[in-house]
Amino acid sequence: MAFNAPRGTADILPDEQPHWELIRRTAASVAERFGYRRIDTPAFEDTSLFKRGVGEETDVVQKEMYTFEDLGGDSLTLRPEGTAPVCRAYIEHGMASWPKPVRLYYVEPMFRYERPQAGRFRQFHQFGVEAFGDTSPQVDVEVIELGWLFLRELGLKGLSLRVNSIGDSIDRPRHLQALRAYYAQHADELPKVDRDRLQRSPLRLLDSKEPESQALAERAPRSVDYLSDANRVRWDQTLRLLDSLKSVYPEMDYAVDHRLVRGFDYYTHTVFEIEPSGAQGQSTLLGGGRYDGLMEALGGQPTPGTGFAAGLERLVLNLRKQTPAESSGTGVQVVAVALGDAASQKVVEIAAALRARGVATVIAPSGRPMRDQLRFANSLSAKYALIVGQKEIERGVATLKLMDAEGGQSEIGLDVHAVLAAIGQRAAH
RNA sequence: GUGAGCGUCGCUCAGCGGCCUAGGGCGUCAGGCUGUGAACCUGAAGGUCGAGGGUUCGAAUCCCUCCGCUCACCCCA
Repeated sequence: MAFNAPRGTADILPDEQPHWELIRRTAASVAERFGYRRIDTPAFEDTSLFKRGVGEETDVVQKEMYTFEDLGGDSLTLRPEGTAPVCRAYIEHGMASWPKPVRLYYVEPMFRYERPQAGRFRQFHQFGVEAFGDTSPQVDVEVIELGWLFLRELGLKGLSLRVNSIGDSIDRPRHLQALRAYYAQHADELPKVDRDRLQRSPLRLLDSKEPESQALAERAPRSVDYLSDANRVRWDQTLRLLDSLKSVYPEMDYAVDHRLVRGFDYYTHTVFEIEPSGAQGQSTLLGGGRYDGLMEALGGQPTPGTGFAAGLERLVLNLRKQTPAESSGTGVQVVAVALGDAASQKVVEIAAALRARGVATVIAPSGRPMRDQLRFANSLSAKYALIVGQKEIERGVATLKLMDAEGGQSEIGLDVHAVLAAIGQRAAH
């Protein structure tokens, strides 16, 4: 019997790595440009961290967590999201005493027990940023700007940004109540799926895919109409700050989406999502918002926070759409070809010296005809073949062959320095 | 958890009005060239046709069950 990667997981093979490396490098580069510093947290945490952080009633906690008991009897859970663990680390390491805001980012795998489909996996990767200790809308907008620049530097085109404000812990229940009342009046117009949903989470009716519900959602009570005066001002400031970004990012044509709601309980005030415009299904590339009550819920000092998470698999999917078939070479510069035992010994020495000086060098399988060894060099798309045979050993030279269409070759000295000089490579040390 | 589509060499596909001793392309390996690659030519290896059961003289082809994958819903990155 053969083994397969577990459902919803995937091997990332060498040919796909360039996309991943580009994403990881861009993430770090952009985050650090904004003053964010990297943090890594464990792949699993106390189960109760997520129950309290994400919310007992959310789908993620209810049915999507990889929870297990370890041999000591502790209940642990593979992290389904990154914000709660970072908050835990913030509290645990006394970051409250760091200069505010504390800016952190992470690139790590997440785990959710879901049925896989396009853009959704059981093990997936997120790039996330979190900024703690600053309530100003400026930081919300900074985080949005960071996300936008990140996607732009990846070369993704045709993105749309949607924003909304869902208010604070006082505004939200009022809005929710109004929403319930509204939908109660129109319950008979709802499809059955959504009538069930009305009980569980009325907010979800807003982004329902049922046509009847969408029509109703158009006229449903809007969260922004239930903001307190102060929060209303805050929201207006947020939008004005977003407008000021447009001089740098003319393509950033954001839209206020009153139906934008998010899946975790901890969100407050500003929430946002970025997706390819016109996309359907599991298409959100990056989503986040403010979460001012979370730190307190996890037992820390009241500390405001704001951030986002981006799904790396979905980014790869979109990158592949834009730039298909990226055949990546091996990056090997020199393949050393030896003919005979004496030559083999010399070639091992020269190859070692080349590598020690930073030149990617592979020795062709020994003991095979030169033709095979050159075929091997070609299959690695190496730039040069360094040929050492009996003739070369006797005369104390090596043959360096350029593996291009012409395949021209020249005779050089039988030592590293001659090779380095010939391939124009500056020694690393 | 619900629904739909699909499972044929490593990859990508043909064959699916039953007879196939299951093919092609790519890749791999070997030879053409025992010291010169990629091109080209020749050849080889590689498949219990997802698994099990049924119909039939005969099944990759028809039927059933299961498993897996994919897509969609729920929900989310």
